[in-house]
Amino acid sequence: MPQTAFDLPPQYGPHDVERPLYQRWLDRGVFTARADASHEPYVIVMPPPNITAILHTGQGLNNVIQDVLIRFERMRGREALWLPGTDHAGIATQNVVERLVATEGKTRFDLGREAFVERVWQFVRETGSAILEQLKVIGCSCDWSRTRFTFDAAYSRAVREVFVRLWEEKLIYRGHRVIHWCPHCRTALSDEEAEFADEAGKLYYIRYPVEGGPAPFLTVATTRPETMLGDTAVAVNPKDKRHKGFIGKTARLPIAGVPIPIVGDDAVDPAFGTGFVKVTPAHDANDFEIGTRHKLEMPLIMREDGTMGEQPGNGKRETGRVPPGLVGVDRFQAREQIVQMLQAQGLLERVEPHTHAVRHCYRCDTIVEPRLSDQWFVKMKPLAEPVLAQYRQQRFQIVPERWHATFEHWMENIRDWNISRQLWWGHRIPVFTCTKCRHQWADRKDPTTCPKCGGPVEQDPDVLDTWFSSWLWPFATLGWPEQTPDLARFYPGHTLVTAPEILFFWVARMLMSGYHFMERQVPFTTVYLHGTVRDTQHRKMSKSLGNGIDPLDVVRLYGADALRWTLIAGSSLGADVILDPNDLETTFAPGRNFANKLWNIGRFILAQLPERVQSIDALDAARLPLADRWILSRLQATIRDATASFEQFRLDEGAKRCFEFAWKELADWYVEAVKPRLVADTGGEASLRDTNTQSLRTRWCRSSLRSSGRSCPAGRRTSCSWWRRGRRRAPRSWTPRRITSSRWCRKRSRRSGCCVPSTACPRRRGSRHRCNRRASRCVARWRESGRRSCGSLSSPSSPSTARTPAWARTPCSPTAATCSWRSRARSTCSKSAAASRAI
RNA sequence: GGGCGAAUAGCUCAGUCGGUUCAGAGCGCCUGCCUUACACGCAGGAGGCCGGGGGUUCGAAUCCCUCUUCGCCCA
Repeated sequence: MPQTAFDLPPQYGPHDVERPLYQRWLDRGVFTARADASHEPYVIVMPPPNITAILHTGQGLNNVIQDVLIRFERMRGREALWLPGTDHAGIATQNVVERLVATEGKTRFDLGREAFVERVWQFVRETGSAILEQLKVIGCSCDWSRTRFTFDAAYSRAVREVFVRLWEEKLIYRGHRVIHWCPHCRTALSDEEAEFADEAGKLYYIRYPVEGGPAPFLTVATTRPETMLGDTAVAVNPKDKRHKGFIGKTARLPIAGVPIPIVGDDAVDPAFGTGFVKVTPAHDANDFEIGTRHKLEMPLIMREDGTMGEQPGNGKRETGRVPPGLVGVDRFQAREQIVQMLQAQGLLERVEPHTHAVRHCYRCDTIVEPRLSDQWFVKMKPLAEPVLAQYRQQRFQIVPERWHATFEHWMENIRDWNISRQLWWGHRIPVFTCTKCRHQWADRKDPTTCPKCGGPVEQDPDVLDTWFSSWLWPFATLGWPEQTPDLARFYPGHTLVTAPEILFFWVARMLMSGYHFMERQVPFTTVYLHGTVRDTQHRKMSKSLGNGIDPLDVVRLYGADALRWTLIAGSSLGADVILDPNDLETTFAPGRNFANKLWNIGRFILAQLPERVQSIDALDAARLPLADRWILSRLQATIRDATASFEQFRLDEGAKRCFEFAWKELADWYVEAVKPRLVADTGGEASLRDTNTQSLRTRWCRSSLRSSGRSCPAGRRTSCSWWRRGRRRAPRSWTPRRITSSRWCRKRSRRSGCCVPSTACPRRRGSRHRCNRRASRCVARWRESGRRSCGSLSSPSSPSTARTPAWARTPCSPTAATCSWRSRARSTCSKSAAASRAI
């Protein structure tokens, strides 16, 4: 073995490598795509995280997948653009800042709209790029020069342009209907934003007196008795023979004391409850339909904050339906009170336990209240139909394929999109109304006077749904509506990587907007839906459950490559990734070990090579020894297999194939096979120092590390790049050590191998045997031993003693509180140190 | 209520067109190892009714039916 001097520690130290290496990548602009490059482009737009977000494992998975794909294509020579950015996240961000304001004892209404929005901007400026910085820590190779924000001035212009165009195409309209209302956020939500969750509720059977009917009472069943104050009818299916005589009669609404008609309607399910249904048109979407058909009154009996009370408006008077004692009472408290009142009046027939799905706000989890109101809607059918046709013509694909039916079903049954939000943080709806002549129009610029009569104008107070801006992401980020070189070059893109949860929120809508506004070109060819990160009980990782893993903790403990390897190797196509938050060692050590293996392959090669290495092209393959030809063939097979896997989005397979090659074939087999040649050092054809063989090794080492580099980019680069440039120097931050074959060096490196961190591992003192075992086990044995002093396990009775070399058996100084073989300050282990020096 | 998916080693998972390469990987476990890069390592080993039950087939982890359990999406 040559005694070449160069500095590489025996264990890969990600902290010494990752950050400087990433900085070097940035300095050289290797992530920056050029619009004028001749290479074929490959484009991924990053699903923009919320501006307030901090990195969690799910985003880690999402971004690592994108990074693997983008590095793969970049390595293949395509002009790869991975466009990053953030979303202004209307409700989420406003909630965060409202909570901040609340700590000062204020509400947003105390501040006023303008001051509050400025406060949000201030917050965004202070913390807004946190998550992007975290993506850098895990090695994401985004084109940071093109970072976008959905609230940037240029982007906002695109949002406004889209709104106005849709207005002009008459695809935006004002709808008067029951929508989902979050009383906490005090805004309307889209269908997608109101998520179902099963609730163990109750079904209340309530008697309504009937005037002149076939019976003195009818009984309705409801899960929301508080809404009865807004009932304007009782409906029954005309085909329901049990109740036929009731239709046309009048019931008297308890508590409110209002007479209401009993109507026949086919929409009533005779099988549910009693067959009688109370109709509350202003607080239930189905009842609204019934109310429209029967031209019923639609009184609101709840306020925007979820308390009881009428909100007549529009010139209407209060009907007195809400008794004074209930005005201002929270809806759920009112439910209890109303039930008690009914009970007191003998009108509560019975109560049954009833589990049903209740919609919750996707941002604050408050139970959503259906509420009649005026909102802006987008007509979706004309947008969805051509995209569905594109899908059926296979102009784009969804992987894994099993989402096919879900996607088609949603697209076929698409409903109009409520895009107005009663928030302050967001793109203000560019609809203007003349206060004089009531002319209403959408405008690309803020008008000062009415174009028709010159009267004063006022702008709609609401803002747009956040998704109304993010659905333009694939082209608004490239400069649209301007015809920029980026837009010409990088639209349409190729792969969209995201979680299935936002398939409808975002992906489907991007397809629609892309097709509609970008000359009938959908924004990507593949939608890759990956799985969810879960714990070992298969629960989604979440802050509230406390079962999350902080990716930055993983980077700190095991390195970014370990994180990336674990996520990629653990996620087969579209499947969930199961990680154990309670055992990071088991979860992430394999990735760390692989990075270390790559490191040591590089280290081994570097120790052999001269300053100059002959080109692989100059090799005469026919003259190579069998082992060399074998490993070359294996390398080619690996490249072929891994490429095929990556092309099919089977990233785990590709990564594992590279792992197999690097570890099993290259390190375990080939490296071991050439060691005898190294020892023989004959200088002949088969010699490891033969220039041909050196070239060969350079080739396979480079290639194997390059192929592994998609999942472990730092690990492979650190070794790979040096010998490519003929350099052999590690970063200065490393402790200089000579890589030699001396026993001293070997021992020293082995000492550092103990798995037990700074806590005292008994085995690393005396015998290092099996110190690679799990820390918990190691520590458990140490506790069993009941002894703490250094070297205590290496007593003559210890079975490991026989295997322990003399230098290691020597006990440490009894005065030493701890004995860290890993530590450079070995003075506390003076005897062992002396023994080492002697050897 | 409708749809989709999963069940393979102690754990987490691969297994793509039904047959060589099918009983696989990593971790864990057991035995041995201070082996000229790596103890974050090396060499070897144990461990399986491929969820249950039916079918199709010359042949099934793989295809079909059914049951059980779990998960997700939609209403």
